[in-house]
Amino acid sequence: MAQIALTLPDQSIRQYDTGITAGQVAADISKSLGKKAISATVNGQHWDLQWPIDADSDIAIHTMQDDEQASELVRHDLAHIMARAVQEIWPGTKVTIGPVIKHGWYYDFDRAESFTPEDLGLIEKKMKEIINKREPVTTEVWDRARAVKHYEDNNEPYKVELIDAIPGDEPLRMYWHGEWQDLCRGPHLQHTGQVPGDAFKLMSIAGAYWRGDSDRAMLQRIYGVAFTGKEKLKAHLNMLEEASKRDHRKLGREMDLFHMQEEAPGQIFWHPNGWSIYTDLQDYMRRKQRAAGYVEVNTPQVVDRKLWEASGHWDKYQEHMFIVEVDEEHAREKAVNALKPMNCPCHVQIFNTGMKSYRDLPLRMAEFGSCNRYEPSGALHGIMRVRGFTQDDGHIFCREDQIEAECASFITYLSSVYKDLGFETFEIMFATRPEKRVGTEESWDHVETALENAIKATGHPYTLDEGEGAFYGPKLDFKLTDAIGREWQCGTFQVDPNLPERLGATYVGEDGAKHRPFMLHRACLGSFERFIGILIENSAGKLPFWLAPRQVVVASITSDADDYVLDAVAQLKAAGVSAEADIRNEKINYKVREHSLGKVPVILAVGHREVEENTVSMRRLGSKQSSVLPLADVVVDLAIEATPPDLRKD
RNA sequence: GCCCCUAUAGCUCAGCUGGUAGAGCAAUUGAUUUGUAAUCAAUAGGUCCGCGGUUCGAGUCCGUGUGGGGGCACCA
Repeated sequence: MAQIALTLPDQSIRQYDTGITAGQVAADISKSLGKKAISATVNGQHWDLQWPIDADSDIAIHTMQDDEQASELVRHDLAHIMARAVQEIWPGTKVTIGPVIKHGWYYDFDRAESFTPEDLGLIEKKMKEIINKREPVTTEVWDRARAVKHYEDNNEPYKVELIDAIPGDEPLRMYWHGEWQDLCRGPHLQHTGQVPGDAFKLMSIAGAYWRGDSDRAMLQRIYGVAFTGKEKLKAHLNMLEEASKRDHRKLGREMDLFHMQEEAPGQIFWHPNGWSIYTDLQDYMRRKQRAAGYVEVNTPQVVDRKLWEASGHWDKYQEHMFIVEVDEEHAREKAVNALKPMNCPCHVQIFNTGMKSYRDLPLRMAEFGSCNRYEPSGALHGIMRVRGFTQDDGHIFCREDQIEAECASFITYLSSVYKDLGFETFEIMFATRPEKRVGTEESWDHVETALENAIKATGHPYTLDEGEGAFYGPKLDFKLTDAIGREWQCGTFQVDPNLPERLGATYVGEDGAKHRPFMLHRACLGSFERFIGILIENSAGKLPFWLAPRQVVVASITSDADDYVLDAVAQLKAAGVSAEADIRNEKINYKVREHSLGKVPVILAVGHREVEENTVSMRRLGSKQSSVLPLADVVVDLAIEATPPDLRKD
């Protein structure tokens, strides 16, 4: 069990198990000391505590218990301190809300003038002054009328709005940081001096809508990060720097994978290196889904609006579709088409051809479906969020009693793909019936149970996301975690009885009557574009060997080795390895540097010795050492490494 | 789409308060035959994102459009 170490004024240290209450600590210390103040050390961080510790207050215990809770309190107090600083520097600025978030906090302000990056420094300085004042944080419970009047008098309309939204019976707590006061649930520290003044940083200014409502005016949000100690802040800033180093946009340029340009915003020009990754990944997925019992199809890019009207997408997503109008001379009216924003309705068209029998189900239909969506300009982000992309899309047409088995086998399939691509862990979010929904309760019960049983059968842990399903059915979302701890939602599995209904899909059952199939929407990567972005960032460009576009460079040390180099490259190529020769008249240092920066996983250097001994000097990306090995062995080993994981014999 | 920031050579950036552009790397050419992250030298390279405006004069100031970045909203 973790220990809390309290340093008493006489410098003696007293240990307690975590989980002890403030009251017990108070009783214990008062017995032996009866002093007015103590301080606590939590994970090496020093804390002052006021005495006596209020037995009903969880604050003191929080500060002592663990770093996570301590961080939360620090962040929460900093939100208040920042708001106070801003109002002191720019009186008349209206405050709104300032919650704690991962690694820090933000606070939204309403002010006519824009904050500038220089202002952040001013605010930080003022915050440190407030911290140094060590003013007490106190709380009062106000009644509604008093609070509303107070905020009306002080011209703080957002606070009045907040109070209006709080249920009538909830007490309104006011927290005071010295002279400055804010409506808040708490808890807080005892005085501002408990905030470590050297472990926070204001990060950025951004626009944000009041309560996330895009119909309301925009506020100015200031983000900050904070920790319980200086070193933790430093570690966090280092992590951010590491993340920016592996930004796929930067690596995409350095590795010559792709580019984007003004004439096609949100669309990708894939260069040979990038397209090599793309096609390798696609080949892999094609083999995997074939093995999982899918048939592959392909459907049109330009489809008449009638189909989108029938599917319901025209109504809802027209604004986000690329519309193609064609003026045909002899036609009565213009033909209005849309570039396919999704594949589902097209797959139903294929299902609808001919007569389907219950024997045909489950019918698993897959397409590497190229889609175009006119995404809002502000949503675009590198190759992660684009306007033209290709899904590893698939739809399973089946009966209700087949859903469970299909779901279970999809989870197995997805685990295997993620594992092959270097992601060992992923999380399942199970989204259940929302408030606004169609279909009978009985049917929802059945389908939700089917999904839940399927997850349980795979033994994979999951998180319930209650009420977050689609209006027509529940869904699973799959989130994977990358090398620096970021989460990405990629896979999805959705149960849909609605679209088959709208588009009139039927099959003939054992009873000879027509029945409505269920449609299961599923994707594993999500889109190739986004997934490749994630792969690049996850690996910091050091892709798994089999996916690396340039796997091996054979570099000569002197020109005497040129023939040997060319021969080695030919042997590697014949063995299925992507190899290039570098026989330029340059120093080996130069070549090593250049290919290392280009993230080539293996460099084989060849000089006199290697030519004579029929070896190569092999150097792996990121390694400082090289090892001399027989060429023939290296060719065999690299050929195995170049084989996609699903094709390996081992 | 909204708020803020931003756009100078292939890349990273400099160009103070307005006086028609500069560095490093990359590229090209030449020399160098080199032992595991930068050999030396020379050369070439720019409608300073587009369009308007202010001014004797705009890379620089103003407006506007477009692209990009950080967020918000969106993500079938």
